[in-house]
Amino acid sequence: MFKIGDFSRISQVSVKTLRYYDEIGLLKPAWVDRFTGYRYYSVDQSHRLNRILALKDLGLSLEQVTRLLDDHLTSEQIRGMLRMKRAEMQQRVEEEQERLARVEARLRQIEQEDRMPTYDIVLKKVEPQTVVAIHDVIPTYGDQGSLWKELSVYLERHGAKAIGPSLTIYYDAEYRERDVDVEVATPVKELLPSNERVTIRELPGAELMACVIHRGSYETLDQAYTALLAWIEANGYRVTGPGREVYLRCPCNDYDAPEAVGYEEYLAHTPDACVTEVQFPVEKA
Amino acid sequence: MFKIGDFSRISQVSVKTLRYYDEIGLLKPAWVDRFTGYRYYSVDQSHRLNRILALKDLGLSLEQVTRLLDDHLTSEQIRGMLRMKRAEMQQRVEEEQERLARVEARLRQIEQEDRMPTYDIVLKKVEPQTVVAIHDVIPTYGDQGSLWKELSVYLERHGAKAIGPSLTIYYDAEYRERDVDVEVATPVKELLPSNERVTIRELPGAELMACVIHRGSYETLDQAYTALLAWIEANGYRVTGPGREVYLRCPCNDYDAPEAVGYEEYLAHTPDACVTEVQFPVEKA
DNA sequence: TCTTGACTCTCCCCCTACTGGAGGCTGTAT
DNA sequence: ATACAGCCTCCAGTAGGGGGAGAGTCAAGA
Repeated sequence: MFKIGDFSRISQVSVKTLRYYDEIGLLKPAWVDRFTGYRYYSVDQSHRLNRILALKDLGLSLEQVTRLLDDHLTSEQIRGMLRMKRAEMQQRVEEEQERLARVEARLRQIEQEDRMPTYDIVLKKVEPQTVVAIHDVIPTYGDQGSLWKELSVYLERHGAKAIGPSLTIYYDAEYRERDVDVEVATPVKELLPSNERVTIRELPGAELMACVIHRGSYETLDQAYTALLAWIEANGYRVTGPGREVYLRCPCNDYDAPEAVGYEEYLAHTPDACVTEVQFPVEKA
Repeated sequence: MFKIGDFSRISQVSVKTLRYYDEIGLLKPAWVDRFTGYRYYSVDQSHRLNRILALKDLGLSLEQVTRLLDDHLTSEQIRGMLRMKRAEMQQRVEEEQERLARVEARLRQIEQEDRMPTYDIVLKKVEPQTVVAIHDVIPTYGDQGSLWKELSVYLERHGAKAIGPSLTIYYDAEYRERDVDVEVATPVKELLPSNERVTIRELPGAELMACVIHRGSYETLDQAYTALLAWIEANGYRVTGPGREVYLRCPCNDYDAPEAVGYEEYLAHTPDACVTEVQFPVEKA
């Protein structure tokens, strides 16, 4: 019989850990003094402890180890557990490697530019949303104004309100100077009637959307596109659908106009009038 | 200005998380209503939030992200952080891959034997310890008795006591039937005088010791050796020194003889008289 | 027998990066 | 006016222990 300290030295497991394993019922001491509470361990228990450490080292949680040791699982069940664990671990290894690749890409980028990059790309999931939209081919990129005008007239006539930031979807596979195929859209709550110009529909979401936020004039929005597409390329993704521009703040829409107290002081030190998010749905290449 | 729920939808970050980031000072709302406590976020903050998500995705902790964003680090410091992170992650990937390999080895083993294996091998670190020892070449493996006798006579003469389980070290590079080169040793607290037979010395520790516990007669100890060496081979390690047998419980030594109450009842259902741990120092091959 | 110093006990808080829930305001739409 | 969604704070919990306080125990030396 060993006192906890001796058993700890023999088994190379900390006293704290042994007490914790006692507490969760994973390894009860062979005998506990009723009066002093002292734990006494037998050498036989180092066998169980070794098994515990070996299983833990395979990446199983202590609860799984407990079940494995105490529930007399069939070897088939054990195989199942280990196979699941293996699948999990393979995935984790892959994820870690991707993350590592991203760190390295970032590091290279910093070493080239000698500063933190201007754009931060993130992947997120985007939910589907109900929008009113006008889909049209317009002469140039800058001619969206009339479409927005049409849309706001429609909204006003139906007494509907935007429930989120408006956005534009670009359907052209590549950049075009002329005859741009665009859809302007504003999220609304309920379904309104369509007409020949304005459609109401559910804008599909995307499991993986690569996003970047651009602050400032639309003149320089191409930099955001460049950075975003470079990131997608560099990190092994592929664009799977039309890109979007989400107008988080724009001088020409009033979604962001608040009645909240303190807004003036906030505006006083806000730097850029326009904040736009560029999005592309992607998948692993 | 967005209320927390709207900002959450825009940025795809949960309300709980936003409140948490506020609490730890990572992302304070642009403005908080003094009377209602409502948080209001500006679109500009989605820029900072994006940066937070991007850095977090690189594997940095929130504290590191905070420092990176707020402490105006030089690009050299940032490079340093990322390089450290990269090294960490490379190591983690390697560890995960090794763990995965161990899971697969275990799985193969189970599928062959159709049951949990008998032996559990663990790696641990062993500290150096002070021992009294007799090093000699004996006719056969079974002739250690006289050495142990000598050692116990010596201990008794000097009034010294074992402070841990005794052990034998085998110096032969390969298994030999005859003329076995062994050292028997017992850990003691203080330094005693050496003589021509008995040496006092510090037994070196090992950073990595592959260990297995054998219960039962010494007749079947070879199975433990077989399992241990097979594991070392299968998991890509290499033996770097002499093996040891640690006698955790042995009918012929009295280290384990306790005066603790309840020992009789414990002995009544203890199965094996002998518990031995076989150890080999190893390193990554 | 007394003392001393090393162990041991329980109990509580701490870590990460959040999640969930209770109970109570607030804001908006009908 | 009322319903209901949204917001607030506070508390508890996660896995696997680590650190420490305060109090009780054990064994050896004087």
